[in-house]
Amino acid sequence: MTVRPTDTKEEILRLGTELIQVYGYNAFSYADISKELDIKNAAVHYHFPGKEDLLAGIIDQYIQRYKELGEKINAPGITAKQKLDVFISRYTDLCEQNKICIIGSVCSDYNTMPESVKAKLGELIEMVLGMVEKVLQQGKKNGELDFPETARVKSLLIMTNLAAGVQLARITGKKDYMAICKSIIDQVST
Amino acid sequence: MTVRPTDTKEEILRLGTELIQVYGYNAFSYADISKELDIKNAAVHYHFPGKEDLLAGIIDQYIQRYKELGEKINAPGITAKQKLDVFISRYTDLCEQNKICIIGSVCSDYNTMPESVKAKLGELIEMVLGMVEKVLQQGKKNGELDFPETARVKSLLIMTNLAAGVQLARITGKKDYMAICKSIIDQVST
DNA sequence: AAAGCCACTTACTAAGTAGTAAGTATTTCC
DNA sequence: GGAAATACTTACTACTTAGTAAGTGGCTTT
Repeated sequence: MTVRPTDTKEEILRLGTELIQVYGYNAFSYADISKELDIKNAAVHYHFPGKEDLLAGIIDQYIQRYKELGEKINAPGITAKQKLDVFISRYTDLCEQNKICIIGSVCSDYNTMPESVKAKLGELIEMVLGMVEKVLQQGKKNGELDFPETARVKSLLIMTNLAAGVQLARITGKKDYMAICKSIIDQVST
Repeated sequence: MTVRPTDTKEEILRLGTELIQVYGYNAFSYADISKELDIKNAAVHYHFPGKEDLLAGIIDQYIQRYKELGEKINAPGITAKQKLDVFISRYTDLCEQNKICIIGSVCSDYNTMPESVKAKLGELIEMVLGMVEKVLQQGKKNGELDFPETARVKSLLIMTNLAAGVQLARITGKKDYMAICKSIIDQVST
């Protein structure tokens, strides 16, 4: 009804995600967020008492988005190859913005994190791997895709190619990343 | 001749490397190093004036070690497959110690680093990729290995599998990493 | 219209951060 | 034996960090 005012909490989540993808979890502070959003750091603490709570919120949001993506690609008329493209394009988007996958970013700091966050990260990864696995399985079954590995292992191979691919792209440039993407497609093509 | 006293500088480099691999670059401080080595933080600053200098030193040491590895595996009588195993076992060692590859670790914080360090990282990566590429090329030439991609692209695929593989292993366990390693070998086997 | 909640701000603290200037003990060189 | 270099320690500073307690203004509910 009324024009919704800027949702501060949403903005914090959005900016926090970006900061993790661009600079890393332990490289940004609440001050970075409050300055950018022109609020006081106490306002950030109001929504997320500790930095761990913010990280948990960010991961939760990610899980939510992947759930939505999962429903979206379950729509009829989408080929397995197209579904795979959707996943790849998510990483390509990151690459284009000089960002890296949040899982890979947070992984460096994994051992500085509380168990609750570690568990959430595990949940997120299993979900993503599970979705890719399902797509690969379907594609293999209907003859659209082919590969010698099991769908689970192939999903591990593809996801590690993509995750480390965007990391590598920061240093050696996008060309290497693009070559990786092409190979991923080629490897599963019939 | 005389018993060499503990080389403080070497110890700092060793511990710094470990801290990056275990906790990440932006997650450790000079205090962590000085406490562990039972010296004062000023002693760390004496050897490495700034944290960037320490990181540069660590990467330099890594480059040096890979150069040595390069000479070692150029010895006669070593098959391409064995050479590839040497690379893989380096990552398997990391995985066993719950560490991650220094390149992957530093990559999250890449955008917080000075150009000098970025350049060194690029040098390190090109070197490692170049070595793997050479091994693959040789193996393909003498019929020991086979793969559809170019040696360069295959080295990208293998290195991203390994780098992100050890990251993943932190969260989902070593089983996934082992499956990745097995697939890497299978994919290039004739 | 009073009471209460929400989303903040004001104002602060304790601890940790990288970094430095000056001093000291020990060895090395001439 | 004196000078200089090496490898530190002592003692500190300026700054940033996450985090908090108390207050405020506006909106809603009763």
